[in-house]
Amino acid sequence: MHADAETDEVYAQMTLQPLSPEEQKEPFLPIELGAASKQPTNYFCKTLTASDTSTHGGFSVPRRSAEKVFPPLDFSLQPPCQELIAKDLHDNEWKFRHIFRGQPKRHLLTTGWSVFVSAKRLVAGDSVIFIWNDNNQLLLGIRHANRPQTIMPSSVLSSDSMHIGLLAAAAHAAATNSRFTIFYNPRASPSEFIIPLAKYVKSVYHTRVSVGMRFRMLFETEESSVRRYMGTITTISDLDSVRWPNSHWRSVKVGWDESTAGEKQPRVSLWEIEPLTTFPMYPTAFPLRLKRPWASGLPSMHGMFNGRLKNDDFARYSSLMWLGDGDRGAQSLNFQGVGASPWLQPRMDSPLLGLKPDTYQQMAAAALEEIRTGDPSKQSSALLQFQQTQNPNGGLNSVYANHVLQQMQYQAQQSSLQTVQHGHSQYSGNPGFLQSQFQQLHLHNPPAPPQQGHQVIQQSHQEMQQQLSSGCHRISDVDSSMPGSESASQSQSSFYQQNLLEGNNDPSLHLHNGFRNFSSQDSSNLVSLPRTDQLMAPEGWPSKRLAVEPLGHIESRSVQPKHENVNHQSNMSHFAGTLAPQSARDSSSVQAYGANVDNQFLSSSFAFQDGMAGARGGSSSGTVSMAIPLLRYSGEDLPPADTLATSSCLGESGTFNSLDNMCGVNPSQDGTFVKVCNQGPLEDRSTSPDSAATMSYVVSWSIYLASKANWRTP
Amino acid sequence: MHADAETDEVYAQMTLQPLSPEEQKEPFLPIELGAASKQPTNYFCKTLTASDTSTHGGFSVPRRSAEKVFPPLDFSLQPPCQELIAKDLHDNEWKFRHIFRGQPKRHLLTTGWSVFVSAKRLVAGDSVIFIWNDNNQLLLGIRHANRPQTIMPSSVLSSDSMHIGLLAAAAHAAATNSRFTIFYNPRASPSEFIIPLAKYVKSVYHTRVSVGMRFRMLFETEESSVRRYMGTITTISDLDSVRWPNSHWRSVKVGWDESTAGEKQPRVSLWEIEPLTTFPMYPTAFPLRLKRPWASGLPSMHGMFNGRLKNDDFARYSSLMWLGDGDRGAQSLNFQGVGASPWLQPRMDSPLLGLKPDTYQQMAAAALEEIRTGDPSKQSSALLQFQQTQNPNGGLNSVYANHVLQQMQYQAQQSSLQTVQHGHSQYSGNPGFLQSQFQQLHLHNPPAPPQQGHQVIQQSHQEMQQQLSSGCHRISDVDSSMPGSESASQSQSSFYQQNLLEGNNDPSLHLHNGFRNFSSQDSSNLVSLPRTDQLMAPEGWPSKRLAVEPLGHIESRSVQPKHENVNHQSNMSHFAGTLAPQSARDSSSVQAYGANVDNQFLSSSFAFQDGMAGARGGSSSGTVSMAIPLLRYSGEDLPPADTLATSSCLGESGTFNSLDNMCGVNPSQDGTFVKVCNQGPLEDRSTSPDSAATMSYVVSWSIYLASKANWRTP
DNA sequence: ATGTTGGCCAAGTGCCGACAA
DNA sequence: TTGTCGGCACTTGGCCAACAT
Repeated sequence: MHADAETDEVYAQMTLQPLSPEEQKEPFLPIELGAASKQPTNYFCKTLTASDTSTHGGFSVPRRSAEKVFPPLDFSLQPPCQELIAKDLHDNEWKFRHIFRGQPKRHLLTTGWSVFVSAKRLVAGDSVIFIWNDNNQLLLGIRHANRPQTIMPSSVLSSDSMHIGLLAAAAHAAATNSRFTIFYNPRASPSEFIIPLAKYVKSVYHTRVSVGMRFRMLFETEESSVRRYMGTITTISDLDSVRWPNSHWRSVKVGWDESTAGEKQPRVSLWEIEPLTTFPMYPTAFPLRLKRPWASGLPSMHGMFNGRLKNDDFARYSSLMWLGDGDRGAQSLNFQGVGASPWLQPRMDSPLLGLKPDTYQQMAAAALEEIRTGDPSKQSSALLQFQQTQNPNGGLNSVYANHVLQQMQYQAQQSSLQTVQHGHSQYSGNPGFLQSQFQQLHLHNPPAPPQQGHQVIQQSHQEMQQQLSSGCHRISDVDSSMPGSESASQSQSSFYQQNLLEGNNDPSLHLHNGFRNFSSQDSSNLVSLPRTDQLMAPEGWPSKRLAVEPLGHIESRSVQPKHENVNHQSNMSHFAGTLAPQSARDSSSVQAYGANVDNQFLSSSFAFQDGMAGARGGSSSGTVSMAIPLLRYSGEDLPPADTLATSSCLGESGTFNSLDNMCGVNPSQDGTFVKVCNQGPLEDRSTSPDSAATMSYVVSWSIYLASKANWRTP
Repeated sequence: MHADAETDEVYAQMTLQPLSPEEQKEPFLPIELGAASKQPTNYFCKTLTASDTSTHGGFSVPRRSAEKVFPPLDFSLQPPCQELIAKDLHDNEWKFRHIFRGQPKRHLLTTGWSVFVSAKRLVAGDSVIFIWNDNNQLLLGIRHANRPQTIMPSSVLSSDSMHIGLLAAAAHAAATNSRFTIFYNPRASPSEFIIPLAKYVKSVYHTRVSVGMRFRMLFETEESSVRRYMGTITTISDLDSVRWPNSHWRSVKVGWDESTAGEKQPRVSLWEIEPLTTFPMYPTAFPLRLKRPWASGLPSMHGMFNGRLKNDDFARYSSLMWLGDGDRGAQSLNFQGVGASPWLQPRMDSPLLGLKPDTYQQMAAAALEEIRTGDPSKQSSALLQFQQTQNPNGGLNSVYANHVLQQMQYQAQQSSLQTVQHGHSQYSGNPGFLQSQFQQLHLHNPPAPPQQGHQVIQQSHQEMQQQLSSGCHRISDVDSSMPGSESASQSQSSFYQQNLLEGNNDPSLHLHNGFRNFSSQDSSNLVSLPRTDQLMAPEGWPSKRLAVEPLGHIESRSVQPKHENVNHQSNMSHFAGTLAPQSARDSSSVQAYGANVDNQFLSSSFAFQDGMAGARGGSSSGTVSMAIPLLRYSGEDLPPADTLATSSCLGESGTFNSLDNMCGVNPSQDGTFVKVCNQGPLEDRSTSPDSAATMSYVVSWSIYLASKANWRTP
């Protein structure tokens, strides 16, 4: 998890990595998660007013928020004031003068505020969040309202080539059983294919569903509120038993209770629904449906992975995905804000709406085949030959890779992707940014020579009857002036482009527009929203340092080394000894807060955590959740996930202080870079917070493609 | 050609497109170019001082510069002052108060200057250029000193995947005979494989060389000055007659006169040298060496291409490549500033130094094969199978595509690229930017499972005896702590990374460091520099509008429609009638200036142009050069190419006013985007300035790879 | 010839309570 | 309770010539 150094926009880096033979024999199964979301309560979030961002004045702090989050003022002073020091995602410190004055009295941040506003380029409508964490640190995050923050630099590769290359890279990774890393920007480009691992595990392994079972599912309404819809499970079966046998993707056929059910999709995934009768099954939980290879073992505290799953990471991140979790058909593999790299998202978003799991695989297969044969109109014999020559390595991995390719091959054949003729593809004259906006509509490099005509990608899906072939027109042709290209997908693409360019981050608007655009024939793919009760929680906050910094009247004096690799166990006791309940400003509101390093402690020492939890009034539940109490959602403030995107910004273990330091400047000492690289998390997987963070998420793509090759998140 | 909206950094978008059958029969041969560079003389360039950029004061204009470039002041005023309006690359207008005051008197820009400084984020050391073009417009460009201007946004794809994808995209384009578009940033990542088409055409088609002929060649010295070296042509033969028969790349074996000849490479390309006896051969020029398919016809005013080659584009751009034309082994296919997308450059730059033409092909072949077989340790039988199945299209293009693949296959076999084992490849924990910096050292996705060991890429080249195998170590392993990986290539990579990150734009420093780093065994690849006499000229400036805007005391009133596609012929006469010699501010200094649209006029009406040229004092030569006079290099100012990067920012014909307008914001009207796209240059190739601009350059890669597939620049 | 500095005035920044929503 | 405004210091911006190099 990272945060853009320039805009503080959060994004995640995720790597799929093939399992080693041992890992294949000893499959990974994460520990139980209990309830999912653990969030800090000591925070407040405010959307900035014109006065807040004006150069004329300071920041008006809502009274309740100030009293809840900020250290108490010494009212013996006249006027009462103090200096607040808050850290942002990059560990930069910001100092503010906090004063209580005026008539009537109010809390204000004066000196220092304007510097922050200008540095973060905040304008009215943007939001800030102040969090008082359990380390007695004041954390500070921002959320830009909606302008495309990231400016598109000069493009590197044409979108055409980028797409081909992207798919080829994925296909290559699948074929060679090698790792594949992407960057995921949940704010700018949410994807329903990336779901929290905890959510997945809980639903797949710790929840028993059966035909006839009642469930509820949360949907986003146009007013950005949440509405529950009820339904009954009618069937549990593969979406496509041929192409993706034993996939959990939309394996649950459901019947909806209400009259609006017609708009809802008939198939949902396990993790989307909330069974009204659940069977928590620890300590020995049998997955409902066994799935190779994860299903070959009991869920146990696997040594290698124990402690690597960070609930708080999940919780924090899940709130980041608030926007993206909406089932609006955003199935982009990767990309980021529209201003940054809009290669993939709208393309895959719009025209292929509804072709959720298979789309990528299909495209990858197509790309692979095109690269291979040099002819989009494939020949199955060539595919077979290709397959036969692709597993010279032998061994288990190769077998799985072979399996992947078989799947891809089949997929390619099934999809009967045909490249007909291609019309004008003219974009050499547009500046890079705009061009990217358009070229994202291209799926394949147009074959030469240029001629009138269209490259039509036809995708046949046996279980999905949406009429999407017309929508796929636009995939391959960007020229709207061409006859016959005015298909529905164009408006869809435009919608997404528009929405992204406008920086619209209002989930209701996303959905709203989505409904408006697709209500006629595609709306059934849009109405499925994941449960949002957990998502309406603020994101957590990482502390890259272990220091417990005395602040205000806190007596704790514990200080940890800041720039060293810390022995977690030894520091554990230290930490436990010093962070006593009274060290918290308000013992009733202290929560085990989602600092990654801290959570390594937490998950390593339940005894301590139990004591911590017991000393608090937080709502804890389950084994791990005792250590990391659930969020008590107050409802006082806007859910930060809705107004603010802050997330963890993980560096190496104490090596990096901030992204700024790393990205900022002058690597005149190249040794530094090499060193940094050497300290990568893979060197010591069991202790790196990064690997833990990465592990906390499942690229659901892996459920459909990568898992067949025994990939896992490193 | 574009300019980054944020940093004004120039870059070019280049597309290789397969030739249509007709184009193959009727090969493209550009019109003769005469001498190459035509530059405006009415410009001045100044590196900003601390006072210039301080908020305290304005901009001190050197007296000679102000008198030469700015409109003359009315000295009857006290003090003499006027308002200057200058346009930047994005057609934004900047207003300055130009005053002549102080004791002693000096020219100053006061009001408006600080706004410009802050908007462009100029600091001391940056440079500005003011150009007075022949449309009586004041043009204004900036050149940031050296900081990495483009901030790396959140990465999109991992560098591993990016690399694979990039190569696969190229291979795919070759295989499918489809277009391939890249973005080229000559400032941040120069490439010796991208040379001006005019330069290429002139040397290949219009210059007769023979064995024994004397020539001179310009080299950059460490002090950034130019030195001529003399030599004699000893042999003219293919560099590798098997892999690239009839390639002009380094086809000339030479003997150097001086004692330092040992450091110079024994082979040069035609366009690098300057024969002391040339034979200009128009109107019917026979290329020295016939080359399919371009060589099958006489150089004639081919209707379709007539007027599409813009000399000024070439000239303008060639100066941009001042930095990159240095033969320092920078053979990156594409990428941009280090802060933006440092994926490819250092990787291809450093370790593969000296493997100029074949490197990319080789890598592409390797990537293609890896994708295909899923096993880096290839089997030739698989390759042959691959090849046999890859031409199902039939037809000429497929034949050529087949040819490309044959070449690639051969190349892959020749290179005997072996993937052994791979060690730790750990980078999942680093923030995107830094990570990219390191991952660029990776060439292939590391195969799984992680193990101790190295992936070694061995490349054997028959004609190049540099010991580079050790240097290639680092291609596949970024972990410097690994034993055996401390090879020379690391320091090379570090050098380039460092240089780029420092924003070093001093060509002498580039070369200087280059010599220092590679002098021992690789310096022979570094000392070959292209002729720089033409390059030491300022870049030209585009005018995206056809309007001749009256300014100052000019009487010309001609106004062209701004937002319409213009009939060039009809407007031609209009233009010719109004732009009389006296319309220029200073007739002696007026030059046919590099506005693309204007040059379409120019190349379409020599009669008019002759008149124009005749009315001026510019140094004209040849047919076209009469219309577009050569630059008279004054030597008064620093060559802007050295201190300033400005280039054309072409929109559609009068459709776009600025990149800002396009990239800025809110595409609430998606129709706008579609419309923009529809007006792409490919729709009307013969009239689009963009296609002309693109056409002005030959990606020399195409000489070795793409041209075999009958690609051309669209 | 031109880079830097101090003087000077104007404009903007920023803290304050008043006032109103 | 809190957003905005006028008042009022104080800082900064910015134009000028003097001075230095």
